[in-house]
Amino acid sequence: MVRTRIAPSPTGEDIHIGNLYTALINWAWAKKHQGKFIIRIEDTDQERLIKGSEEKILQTIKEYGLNYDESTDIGGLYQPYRQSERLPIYKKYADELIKKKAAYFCTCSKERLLELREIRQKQKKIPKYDKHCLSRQKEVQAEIKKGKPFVVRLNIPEAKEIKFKDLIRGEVKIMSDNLDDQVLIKSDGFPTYHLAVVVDDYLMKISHVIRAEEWLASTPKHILLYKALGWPQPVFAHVPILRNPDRSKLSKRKNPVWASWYLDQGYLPEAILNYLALMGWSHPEQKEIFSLDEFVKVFDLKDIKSVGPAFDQVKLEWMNGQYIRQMKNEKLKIKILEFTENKYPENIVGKTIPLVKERMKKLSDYIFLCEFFFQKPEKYDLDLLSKKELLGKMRDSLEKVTEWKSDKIGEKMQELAKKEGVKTGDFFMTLRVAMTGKKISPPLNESMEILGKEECLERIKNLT
RNA sequence: GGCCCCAUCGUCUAGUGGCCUAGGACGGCAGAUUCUCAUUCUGUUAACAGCGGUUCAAAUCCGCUUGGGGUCACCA
Repeated sequence: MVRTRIAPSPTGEDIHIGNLYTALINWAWAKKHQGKFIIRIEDTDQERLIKGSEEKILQTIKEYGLNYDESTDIGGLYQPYRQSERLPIYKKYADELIKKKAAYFCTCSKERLLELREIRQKQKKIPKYDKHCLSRQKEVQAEIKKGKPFVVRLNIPEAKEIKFKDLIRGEVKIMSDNLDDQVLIKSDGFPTYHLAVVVDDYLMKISHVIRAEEWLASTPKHILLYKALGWPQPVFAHVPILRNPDRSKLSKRKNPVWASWYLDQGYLPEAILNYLALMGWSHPEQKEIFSLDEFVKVFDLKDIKSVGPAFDQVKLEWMNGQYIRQMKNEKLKIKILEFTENKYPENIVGKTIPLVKERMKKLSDYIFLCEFFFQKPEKYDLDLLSKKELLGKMRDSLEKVTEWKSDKIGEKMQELAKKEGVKTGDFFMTLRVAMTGKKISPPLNESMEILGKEECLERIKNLT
């Protein structure tokens, strides 16, 4: 049974788009194998906790349509799924590790640790703990009994080669001497990520640990833990980290990173997911646009490349435009209504869709393009004062249009332009700005038809 | 800096020793369509980081160099 998971920390205002990418891969892999996709909340850092973060993360994941099978809000066989509620479990395994001498107590002060690090750095050595407390465990335990704060550290063996297989990167090797005696239980009694992740992945029967490359370096520590506890290892797959255009790790300083931001901008979840799927992976038939179902079918973890791809918003926009154009008008109408929070009347929105569908890249473009349908222009892109005379003639002409249809309006206006000897381009630009306020608009005649004769005449009258 | 990962057009990528005078997509540029803006269509631009090997043959395999990234917390 394939069981995958993502383990977000509720320390941000929402799920990071990079985590959403990892979520997509995890989700797809589970779906592909009729497995389960789990969300576990890793809230072991009590200091950085942000209220409401967990709810927002789950909500966003749902909005993207990545349905999960087990989590804090829906429960599951292996609950609780919030690490802060699993403290006794971690304690139990920490004790076991200590008994097996794979871990030990440490009462070193922060000051000593800091000092140690500085010295090591000056010596150009790896700034790692010197195992000071390991040889004095009796003493340490006595100190603890007296109430001295303590942590539990992983006892990393010396000069041992640690190997593991990564589905995306192949075999990864590292010498244990490069590893620090990682803290497993903090002085506040909470586990660190390293302990919690191993314990939970094992207990929750996670078959594939698919996570970002930033975890690659700490995987050997996790391997050590699996071995010390006598547990079978899951399959590891470290997906690339999404990058800023300057190739650094995708960060909010240089790019919008919250997954809901893209939704708020009017990007469609399917389009974003489709774009994300193309990060480090390509469709076997070189297709660019494909459904989630199709992705699940043809996707394979081992085909993911290990290079960190740059997140390109321009291509995302293009893709979103493609999705909008492929969408049925009725569906697009609903999306726009939702996006604009039902501010605009449904029947008019419905009529405008054929006019703007090919002009939109994001749902938010609708507002820019169509606002004039719902309210009179307040300012004009062009100086219309000098055009009063022409506008007056347009008004008279339009008044004579008996059947208010786009083609009739067009004919009448063409006729007038010719009669007045005004270049059609200039002529219609004047009319366009008079009607919409803007130099850029949907097709004019059709727009005027939707606006209605009365409204059009009124708008033009105000200018003459 | 140590360790680990990586390296094809500006960007996302195809390519798994001969099909590669390196293909596609986005972007850019030029043109066609057009009353604006878009859409659509056509054309065009642009890359195997460098140097050594291995081989009859290398973008593809190996080594070194260079470059990029990640990681070195009682954060995840």
